[in-house]
Amino acid sequence: MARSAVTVEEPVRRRLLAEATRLFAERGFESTSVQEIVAAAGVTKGAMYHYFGSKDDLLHEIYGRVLRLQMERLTRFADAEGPVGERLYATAMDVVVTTVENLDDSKIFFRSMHQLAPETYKTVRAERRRYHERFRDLVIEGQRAGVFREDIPAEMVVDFFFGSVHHLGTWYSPDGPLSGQEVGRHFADLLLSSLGHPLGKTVS
Amino acid sequence: MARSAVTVEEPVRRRLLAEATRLFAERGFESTSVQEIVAAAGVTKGAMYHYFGSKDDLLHEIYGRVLRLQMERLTRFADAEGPVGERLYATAMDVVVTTVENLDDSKIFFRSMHQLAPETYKTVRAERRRYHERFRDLVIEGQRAGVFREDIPAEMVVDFFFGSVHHLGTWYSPDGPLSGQEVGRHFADLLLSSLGHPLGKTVS
DNA sequence: TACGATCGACCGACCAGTCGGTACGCTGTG
DNA sequence: CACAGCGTACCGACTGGTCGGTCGATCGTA
Repeated sequence: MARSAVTVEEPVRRRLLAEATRLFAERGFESTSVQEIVAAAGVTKGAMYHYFGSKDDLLHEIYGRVLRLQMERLTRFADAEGPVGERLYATAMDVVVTTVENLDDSKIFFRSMHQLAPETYKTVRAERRRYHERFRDLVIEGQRAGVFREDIPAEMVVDFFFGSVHHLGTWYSPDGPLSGQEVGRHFADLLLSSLGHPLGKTVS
Repeated sequence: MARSAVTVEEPVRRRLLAEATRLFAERGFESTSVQEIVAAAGVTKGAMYHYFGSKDDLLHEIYGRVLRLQMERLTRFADAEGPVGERLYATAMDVVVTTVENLDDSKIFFRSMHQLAPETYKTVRAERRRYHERFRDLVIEGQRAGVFREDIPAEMVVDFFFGSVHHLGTWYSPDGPLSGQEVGRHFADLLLSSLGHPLGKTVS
Protein backbone atom coordinates (compact mmCIF):
# COMPACT_ATOMS: atom_id res chain seq x y z
CA MET A 1 0.00 0.00 0.00
CA ALA A 2 2.69 2.42 1.03
CA ARG A 3 4.73 1.23 -1.92
CA SER A 4 1.99 1.84 -4.43
CA ALA A 5 1.39 5.33 -3.07
CA VAL A 6 5.00 6.19 -3.62
CA THR A 7 5.73 4.56 -6.95
CA VAL A 8 2.42 4.76 -8.81
CA GLU A 9 1.58 8.44 -8.34
CA GLU A 10 3.19 10.60 -10.95
CA PRO A 11 5.63 12.98 -9.30
CA VAL A 12 4.74 16.64 -9.13
CA ARG A 13 7.67 17.85 -11.19
CA ARG A 14 6.81 15.58 -14.08
CA ARG A 15 3.17 16.54 -13.92
CA LEU A 16 4.05 20.23 -14.04
CA LEU A 17 6.20 19.69 -17.11
CA ALA A 18 3.51 17.67 -18.85
CA GLU A 19 0.71 20.15 -18.19
CA ALA A 20 2.90 23.09 -19.12
CA THR A 21 3.77 21.41 -22.40
CA ARG A 22 0.11 20.82 -23.18
CA LEU A 23 -0.94 24.35 -22.33
CA PHE A 24 1.97 26.06 -24.08
CA ALA A 25 1.20 24.11 -27.24
CA GLU A 26 -2.48 24.94 -26.98
CA ARG A 27 -2.42 28.66 -26.12
CA GLY A 28 1.17 29.73 -26.48
CA PHE A 29 3.71 30.62 -23.84
CA GLU A 30 2.71 34.19 -23.13
CA SER A 31 -0.98 33.42 -23.03
CA THR A 32 -0.58 30.72 -20.42
CA SER A 33 -0.32 31.92 -16.84
CA VAL A 34 1.58 30.16 -14.10
CA GLN A 35 -1.72 29.99 -12.27
CA GLU A 36 -3.26 27.90 -15.06
CA ILE A 37 -0.32 25.52 -15.13
CA VAL A 38 -0.31 24.79 -11.42
CA ALA A 39 -4.09 24.45 -11.40
CA ALA A 40 -3.92 21.88 -14.19
CA ALA A 41 -1.23 19.97 -12.31
CA GLY A 42 -3.27 20.07 -9.13
CA VAL A 43 -0.70 21.96 -7.07
CA THR A 44 0.03 25.57 -6.12
CA LYS A 45 2.54 28.14 -7.22
CA GLY A 46 4.73 27.35 -4.26
CA ALA A 47 5.27 23.88 -5.65
CA MET A 48 6.15 25.14 -9.09
CA TYR A 49 8.68 27.67 -7.87
CA HIS A 50 10.13 24.95 -5.69
CA TYR A 51 11.04 22.89 -8.74
CA PHE A 52 11.65 25.60 -11.33
CA GLY A 53 13.42 28.91 -11.06
CA SER A 54 11.00 30.81 -13.26
CA LYS A 55 8.40 30.45 -15.96
CA ASP A 56 11.22 30.79 -18.49
CA ASP A 57 13.03 27.96 -16.78
CA LEU A 58 10.02 25.75 -17.37
CA LEU A 59 10.10 26.50 -21.08
CA HIS A 60 13.82 25.92 -21.17
CA GLU A 61 13.43 22.48 -19.66
CA ILE A 62 10.95 21.54 -22.37
CA TYR A 63 13.43 22.65 -25.01
CA GLY A 64 16.23 20.69 -23.42
CA ARG A 65 14.14 17.56 -23.56
CA VAL A 66 13.31 18.03 -27.24
CA LEU A 67 16.84 18.87 -28.27
CA ARG A 68 18.39 15.92 -26.47
CA LEU A 69 15.92 13.50 -27.98
CA GLN A 70 16.26 14.77 -31.54
CA MET A 71 20.01 15.01 -31.43
CA GLU A 72 20.36 11.50 -30.08
CA ARG A 73 18.16 10.03 -32.79
CA LEU A 74 19.79 12.03 -35.55
CA THR A 75 23.30 10.87 -34.73
CA ARG A 76 22.11 7.29 -34.43
CA PHE A 77 20.62 7.30 -37.92
CA ALA A 78 23.24 9.46 -39.56
CA ASP A 79 26.17 7.45 -38.24
CA ALA A 80 24.71 4.10 -39.25
CA GLU A 81 26.10 1.83 -41.97
CA GLY A 82 25.16 1.88 -45.64
CA PRO A 83 25.06 4.19 -48.64
CA VAL A 84 24.48 7.87 -47.92
CA GLY A 85 21.22 7.97 -49.85
CA GLU A 86 19.65 5.31 -47.70
CA ARG A 87 20.97 6.91 -44.54
CA LEU A 88 19.50 10.31 -45.44
CA TYR A 89 16.22 8.66 -46.34
CA ALA A 90 16.03 6.87 -42.99
CA THR A 91 17.10 9.97 -41.08
CA ALA A 92 14.56 12.22 -42.76
CA MET A 93 11.83 9.72 -42.14
CA ASP A 94 12.77 9.37 -38.49
CA VAL A 95 12.75 13.13 -38.01
CA VAL A 96 9.19 13.29 -39.27
CA VAL A 97 8.04 10.35 -37.18
CA THR A 98 9.51 11.66 -33.93
CA THR A 99 8.19 15.14 -34.65
CA VAL A 100 4.72 13.76 -35.15
CA GLU A 101 4.99 11.65 -32.01
CA ASN A 102 5.87 14.73 -29.97
CA LEU A 103 3.76 17.25 -31.81
CA ASP A 104 3.19 19.47 -28.75
CA ASP A 105 6.90 19.88 -28.21
CA SER A 106 7.33 20.78 -31.84
CA LYS A 107 4.60 23.40 -31.76
CA ILE A 108 6.08 25.04 -28.71
CA PHE A 109 9.57 24.96 -30.12
CA PHE A 110 8.94 27.00 -33.21
CA ARG A 111 6.21 29.20 -31.88
CA SER A 112 7.66 30.34 -28.56
CA MET A 113 11.40 30.11 -28.99
CA HIS A 114 11.76 33.87 -29.27
CA GLN A 115 10.10 34.36 -25.86
CA LEU A 116 13.11 32.95 -24.06
CA ALA A 117 15.51 35.18 -22.20
CA PRO A 118 18.28 36.36 -24.59
CA GLU A 119 20.98 34.19 -23.09
CA THR A 120 18.85 31.05 -23.01
CA TYR A 121 17.73 31.85 -26.52
CA LYS A 122 21.31 31.86 -27.76
CA THR A 123 22.03 28.52 -26.15
CA VAL A 124 18.99 26.94 -27.76
CA ARG A 125 19.84 28.43 -31.15
CA ALA A 126 23.37 27.10 -30.90
CA GLU A 127 22.20 23.59 -30.13
CA ARG A 128 19.69 23.78 -32.94
CA ARG A 129 22.47 24.89 -35.22
CA ARG A 130 24.64 21.90 -34.38
CA TYR A 131 21.67 19.73 -35.17
CA HIS A 132 21.22 21.30 -38.59
CA GLU A 133 24.91 21.03 -39.29
CA ARG A 134 24.92 17.32 -38.68
CA PHE A 135 22.07 16.94 -41.11
CA ARG A 136 23.75 19.20 -43.64
CA ASP A 137 26.91 17.13 -43.48
CA LEU A 138 24.90 14.17 -44.69
CA VAL A 139 23.73 16.16 -47.71
CA ILE A 140 27.27 17.33 -48.45
CA GLU A 141 28.55 13.79 -48.16
CA GLY A 142 26.01 12.71 -50.77
CA GLN A 143 26.96 15.59 -53.05
CA ARG A 144 30.65 14.71 -52.85
CA ALA A 145 29.79 11.09 -53.53
CA GLY A 146 28.02 12.24 -56.67
CA VAL A 147 24.59 10.85 -55.77
CA PHE A 148 22.96 14.22 -54.92
CA ARG A 149 22.73 17.25 -57.18
CA GLU A 150 25.31 19.91 -56.39
CA ASP A 151 23.77 23.03 -57.90
CA ILE A 152 21.86 23.92 -54.73
CA PRO A 153 23.67 24.76 -51.47
CA ALA A 154 23.31 22.00 -48.88
CA GLU A 155 22.48 24.63 -46.28
CA MET A 156 19.43 25.67 -48.23
CA VAL A 157 18.25 22.12 -48.74
CA VAL A 158 18.37 21.69 -44.98
CA ASP A 159 16.36 24.86 -44.35
CA PHE A 160 13.93 23.81 -47.04
CA PHE A 161 13.37 20.42 -45.52
CA PHE A 162 13.19 21.46 -41.87
CA GLY A 163 10.77 24.20 -42.78
CA SER A 164 8.39 21.49 -43.91
CA VAL A 165 9.03 19.44 -40.78
CA HIS A 166 8.48 22.40 -38.49
CA HIS A 167 5.27 23.21 -40.34
CA LEU A 168 3.87 19.80 -39.41
CA GLY A 169 2.56 21.19 -36.14
CA THR A 170 0.27 23.48 -38.10
CA TRP A 171 -1.60 20.96 -40.20
CA TYR A 172 -0.91 17.42 -39.07
CA SER A 173 -3.41 15.73 -36.79
CA PRO A 174 -2.99 12.28 -35.20
CA ASP A 175 -6.71 11.77 -35.77
CA GLY A 176 -6.33 12.38 -39.50
CA PRO A 177 -6.09 9.69 -42.18
CA LEU A 178 -2.30 9.66 -42.32
CA SER A 179 0.10 7.95 -39.97
CA GLY A 180 3.41 9.46 -39.04
CA GLN A 181 5.16 6.73 -41.01
CA GLU A 182 3.23 7.58 -44.16
CA VAL A 183 3.96 11.26 -43.91
CA GLY A 184 7.58 10.41 -43.17
CA ARG A 185 7.85 8.26 -46.28
CA HIS A 186 6.33 10.94 -48.47
CA PHE A 187 8.53 13.65 -47.03
CA ALA A 188 11.64 11.52 -47.45
CA ASP A 189 10.59 10.77 -51.03
CA LEU A 190 10.17 14.47 -51.76
CA LEU A 191 13.53 15.29 -50.22
CA LEU A 192 15.47 12.57 -52.01
CA SER A 193 13.87 13.23 -55.35
CA SER A 194 14.43 16.96 -55.01
CA LEU A 195 18.08 16.04 -54.63
CA GLY A 196 17.90 14.00 -57.83
CA HIS A 197 18.39 10.69 -56.06
CA PRO A 198 16.69 7.51 -57.36
CA LEU A 199 15.45 6.65 -53.85
CA GLY A 200 12.91 9.43 -54.34
CA LYS A 201 11.49 6.92 -56.82
CA THR A 202 10.14 9.34 -59.38
CA VAL A 203 8.39 7.31 -62.04
CA SER A 204 9.19 9.61 -64.93
CA MET B 1 1.98 74.48 -45.95
CA ALA B 2 -1.39 73.22 -44.92
CA ARG B 3 -1.38 70.97 -47.94
CA SER B 4 2.01 69.51 -47.16
CA ALA B 5 0.99 68.89 -43.56
CA VAL B 6 -1.93 66.86 -44.77
CA THR B 7 -0.47 65.00 -47.72
CA VAL B 8 3.20 64.56 -46.88
CA GLU B 9 3.01 63.46 -43.26
CA GLU B 10 2.25 59.82 -42.97
CA PRO B 11 -1.22 59.45 -41.50
CA VAL B 12 -1.53 58.18 -37.95
CA ARG B 13 -3.43 55.06 -38.85
CA ARG B 14 -0.78 53.91 -41.30
CA ARG B 15 1.98 54.68 -38.82
CA LEU B 16 0.26 52.64 -36.14
CA LEU B 17 -0.04 49.68 -38.47
CA ALA B 18 3.58 49.93 -39.55
CA GLU B 19 4.98 50.16 -36.02
CA ALA B 20 2.72 47.39 -34.78
CA THR B 21 3.92 45.16 -37.60
CA ARG B 22 7.53 45.84 -36.74
CA LEU B 23 7.07 45.23 -33.03
CA PHE B 24 4.91 42.14 -33.40
CA ALA B 25 7.52 40.60 -35.69
CA GLU B 26 10.30 41.53 -33.30
CA ARG B 27 8.86 40.53 -29.93
CA GLY B 28 5.66 38.66 -30.71
CA PHE B 29 2.08 39.74 -30.27
CA GLU B 30 1.62 38.97 -26.58
CA SER B 31 4.92 40.49 -25.57
CA THR B 32 4.17 43.79 -27.23
CA SER B 33 2.03 46.18 -25.23
CA VAL B 34 -0.33 48.74 -26.69
CA GLN B 35 1.69 51.33 -24.84
CA GLU B 36 4.83 50.42 -26.79
CA ILE B 37 3.02 50.57 -30.10
CA VAL B 38 1.54 54.02 -29.58
CA ALA B 39 4.85 55.29 -28.22
CA ALA B 40 6.67 54.06 -31.33
CA ALA B 41 4.07 55.72 -33.53
CA GLY B 42 4.36 58.97 -31.56
CA VAL B 43 0.75 59.10 -30.42
CA THR B 44 -1.28 57.99 -27.40
CA LYS B 45 -3.71 55.20 -26.69
CA GLY B 46 -6.63 57.48 -27.39
CA ALA B 47 -5.50 57.72 -30.99
CA MET B 48 -5.09 53.99 -31.37
CA TYR B 49 -8.48 53.14 -29.96
CA HIS B 50 -9.94 55.79 -32.22
CA TYR B 51 -8.79 53.87 -35.30
CA PHE B 52 -8.87 50.30 -34.07
CA GLY B 53 -11.43 48.51 -31.94
CA SER B 54 -8.91 46.46 -30.01
CA LYS B 55 -5.41 45.08 -30.01
CA ASP B 56 -6.77 41.99 -31.73
CA ASP B 57 -8.28 44.19 -34.38
CA LEU B 58 -4.85 45.58 -35.13
CA LEU B 59 -3.48 42.09 -35.66
CA HIS B 60 -6.45 41.20 -37.81
CA GLU B 61 -5.83 44.18 -40.07
CA ILE B 62 -2.25 43.05 -40.60
CA TYR B 63 -3.50 39.61 -41.58
CA GLY B 64 -6.03 41.05 -43.97
CA ARG B 65 -3.32 43.00 -45.73
CA VAL B 66 -1.09 39.94 -46.10
CA LEU B 67 -3.86 37.66 -47.29
CA ARG B 68 -5.15 40.11 -49.88
CA LEU B 69 -1.69 40.69 -51.29
CA GLN B 70 -0.72 37.03 -51.49
CA MET B 71 -4.05 35.94 -52.93
CA GLU B 72 -3.94 38.60 -55.59
CA ARG B 73 -0.45 37.65 -56.71
CA LEU B 74 -1.17 33.93 -56.63
CA THR B 75 -4.18 34.16 -58.90
CA ARG B 76 -2.30 36.42 -61.27
CA PHE B 77 0.52 33.92 -61.71
CA ALA B 78 -1.59 30.78 -61.58
CA ASP B 79 -4.10 32.01 -64.15
CA ALA B 80 -1.45 33.12 -66.63
CA GLU B 81 -0.77 31.50 -70.00
CA GLY B 82 1.65 28.68 -70.70
CA PRO B 83 2.41 25.10 -69.66
CA VAL B 84 1.54 24.17 -66.09
CA GLY B 85 5.14 23.42 -65.17
CA GLU B 86 6.26 26.92 -66.03
CA ARG B 87 3.28 28.45 -64.27
CA LEU B 88 3.97 26.53 -61.06
CA TYR B 89 7.62 27.48 -61.26
CA ALA B 90 6.81 31.17 -61.62
CA THR B 91 4.17 31.02 -58.90
CA ALA B 92 6.44 29.29 -56.41
CA MET B 93 9.18 31.76 -57.10
CA ASP B 94 6.87 34.71 -56.68
CA VAL B 95 5.59 33.38 -53.36
CA VAL B 96 9.13 33.25 -52.04
CA VAL B 97 10.01 36.69 -53.34
CA THR B 98 6.95 38.40 -51.87
CA THR B 99 7.40 36.56 -48.59
CA VAL B 100 10.96 37.77 -48.38
CA GLU B 101 9.93 41.30 -49.28
CA ASN B 102 7.40 41.33 -46.44
CA LEU B 103 9.30 39.22 -43.98
CA ASP B 104 7.80 40.91 -40.92
CA ASP B 105 4.29 40.09 -42.05
CA SER B 106 5.29 36.52 -42.60
CA LYS B 107 6.86 36.17 -39.16
CA ILE B 108 3.76 37.53 -37.49
CA PHE B 109 1.46 35.38 -39.54
CA PHE B 110 2.80 32.02 -38.50
CA ARG B 111 3.90 32.91 -35.03
CA SER B 112 0.86 34.77 -33.69
CA MET B 113 -2.05 33.42 -35.67
CA HIS B 114 -3.30 31.35 -32.75
CA GLN B 115 -3.55 34.46 -30.56
CA LEU B 116 -6.50 35.74 -32.52
CA ALA B 117 -10.00 35.57 -31.11
CA PRO B 118 -11.59 32.22 -32.09
CA GLU B 119 -13.94 33.69 -34.65
CA THR B 120 -11.32 35.83 -36.32
CA TYR B 121 -9.02 32.84 -36.25
CA LYS B 122 -11.51 30.76 -38.20
CA THR B 123 -11.91 33.46 -40.82
CA VAL B 124 -8.17 33.71 -41.33
CA ARG B 125 -7.78 29.93 -41.51
CA ALA B 126 -10.53 29.75 -44.10
CA GLU B 127 -8.90 32.37 -46.30
CA ARG B 128 -5.56 30.67 -45.91
CA ARG B 129 -7.21 27.44 -46.93
CA ARG B 130 -8.59 28.92 -50.13
CA TYR B 131 -5.11 30.13 -50.89
CA HIS B 132 -3.64 26.66 -50.44
CA GLU B 133 -6.39 25.14 -52.54
CA ARG B 134 -5.63 27.39 -55.45
CA PHE B 135 -2.00 26.34 -55.27
CA ARG B 136 -2.95 22.70 -54.91
CA ASP B 137 -5.12 22.89 -58.02
CA LEU B 138 -2.03 23.82 -59.98
CA VAL B 139 -0.27 20.69 -58.75
CA ILE B 140 -3.25 18.52 -59.57
CA GLU B 141 -3.46 20.05 -63.03
CA GLY B 142 0.14 19.08 -63.63
CA GLN B 143 -0.45 15.57 -62.34
CA ARG B 144 -3.43 15.11 -64.67
CA ALA B 145 -1.37 16.46 -67.54
CA GLY B 146 1.20 13.79 -66.74
CA VAL B 147 4.11 16.17 -66.11
CA PHE B 148 4.16 15.79 -62.29
CA ARG B 149 4.51 12.54 -60.37
CA GLU B 150 1.21 11.22 -59.04
CA ASP B 151 2.31 8.94 -56.20
CA ILE B 152 2.26 11.73 -53.61
CA PRO B 153 -0.96 13.57 -52.70
CA ALA B 154 -1.03 17.12 -54.04
CA GLU B 155 -2.24 18.30 -50.64
CA MET B 156 0.93 17.07 -49.03
CA VAL B 157 3.16 18.62 -51.64
CA VAL B 158 1.52 21.96 -50.87
CA ASP B 159 2.02 21.57 -47.12
CA PHE B 160 5.59 20.49 -47.76
CA PHE B 161 6.36 23.52 -49.87
CA PHE B 162 4.57 26.13 -47.78
CA GLY B 163 6.26 24.79 -44.69
CA SER B 164 9.55 25.78 -46.25
CA VAL B 165 8.20 29.17 -47.27
CA HIS B 166 6.81 29.88 -43.84
CA HIS B 167 10.12 28.87 -42.31
CA LEU B 168 11.87 31.63 -44.26
CA GLY B 169 11.13 34.11 -41.48
CA THR B 170 13.29 32.05 -39.16
CA TRP B 171 16.52 31.99 -41.09
CA TYR B 172 16.45 34.39 -44.02
CA SER B 173 18.02 37.79 -43.62
CA PRO B 174 17.95 40.61 -46.20
CA ASP B 175 21.52 41.42 -45.14
CA GLY B 176 22.69 37.90 -45.97
CA PRO B 177 24.43 36.83 -49.17
CA LEU B 178 21.29 35.64 -50.93
CA SER B 179 18.68 37.74 -52.70
CA GLY B 180 15.02 36.88 -52.60
CA GLN B 181 15.20 35.99 -56.30
CA GLU B 182 18.00 33.51 -55.71
CA VAL B 183 16.21 31.80 -52.86
CA GLY B 184 13.06 31.77 -54.94
CA ARG B 185 14.82 30.09 -57.86
CA HIS B 186 16.34 27.43 -55.62
CA PHE B 187 13.05 26.76 -53.89
CA ALA B 188 11.20 26.52 -57.18
CA ASP B 189 13.91 24.16 -58.46
CA LEU B 190 13.52 21.96 -55.41
CA LEU B 191 9.76 21.92 -55.72
CA LEU B 192 9.68 21.11 -59.43
CA SER B 193 12.35 18.46 -59.22
CA SER B 194 10.66 16.85 -56.23
CA LEU B 195 7.65 16.56 -58.51
CA GLY B 196 9.81 14.89 -61.14
CA HIS B 197 9.55 17.76 -63.59
CA PRO B 198 12.46 18.64 -65.91
CA LEU B 199 12.20 22.34 -64.96
CA GLY B 200 13.78 21.35 -61.65
CA LYS B 201 16.82 20.89 -63.92
CA THR B 202 18.43 18.00 -62.09
CA VAL B 203 21.69 17.27 -63.81
CA SER B 204 21.56 13.54 -63.07
C1' DT C 1 12.87 2.09 21.44
C1' DA C 2 11.89 6.93 22.25
C1' DC C 3 12.39 11.54 21.06
C1' DG C 4 14.08 16.04 19.67
C1' DA C 5 16.42 18.06 15.47
C1' DT C 6 16.40 18.68 10.84
C1' DC C 7 15.07 18.24 6.16
C1' DG C 8 12.58 18.64 1.68
C1' DA C 9 8.09 19.27 -0.22
C1' DC C 10 4.59 22.09 -0.63
C1' DC C 11 0.77 25.64 0.69
C1' DG C 12 -1.60 30.06 0.41
C1' DA C 13 -1.64 34.78 1.07
C1' DC C 14 0.33 38.59 -0.73
C1' DC C 15 3.12 42.21 -3.49
C1' DA C 16 4.30 45.67 -6.88
C1' DG C 17 3.70 46.31 -11.38
C1' DT C 18 1.55 45.87 -16.01
C1' DC C 19 -2.04 44.99 -18.98
C1' DG C 20 -6.02 46.20 -22.32
C1' DG C 21 -9.56 49.15 -22.30
C1' DT C 22 -12.70 53.34 -21.17
C1' DA C 23 -14.59 58.01 -20.12
C1' DC C 24 -14.21 62.44 -21.03
C1' DG C 25 -12.26 66.79 -22.40
C1' DC C 26 -10.06 69.83 -25.68
C1' DT C 27 -9.21 71.69 -30.33
C1' DG C 28 -9.20 72.73 -35.03
C1' DT C 29 -11.96 72.59 -39.26
C1' DG C 30 -16.02 72.79 -42.28
C1' DC D 1 -22.56 74.43 -34.16
C1' DA D 2 -21.06 69.59 -35.16
C1' DC D 3 -17.93 66.34 -35.39
C1' DA D 4 -13.52 63.93 -36.45
C1' DG D 5 -9.20 63.50 -34.28
C1' DC D 6 -6.81 63.01 -30.85
C1' DG D 7 -4.67 63.61 -25.46
C1' DT D 8 -5.18 62.75 -20.35
C1' DA D 9 -6.45 60.40 -16.54
C1' DC D 10 -7.79 56.43 -14.76
C1' DC D 11 -10.00 51.59 -13.84
C1' DG D 12 -10.20 46.74 -12.68
C1' DA D 13 -8.25 42.49 -13.71
C1' DC D 14 -4.42 39.89 -13.72
C1' DT D 15 0.59 38.91 -13.93
C1' DG D 16 5.08 36.57 -12.37
C1' DG D 17 7.27 36.12 -8.37
C1' DT D 18 8.10 36.12 -3.00
C1' DC D 19 7.80 34.66 1.63
C1' DG D 20 6.56 32.84 6.11
C1' DG D 21 4.94 28.89 7.54
C1' DT D 22 3.07 23.74 7.90
C1' DC D 23 3.61 18.83 7.79
C1' DG D 24 5.32 14.23 7.41
C1' DA D 25 9.53 11.56 6.90
C1' DT D 26 14.20 10.66 8.40
C1' DC D 27 18.21 10.74 11.34
C1' DG D 28 21.28 11.08 15.44
C1' DT D 29 21.45 10.07 20.07
C1' DA D 30 20.57 8.03 24.46
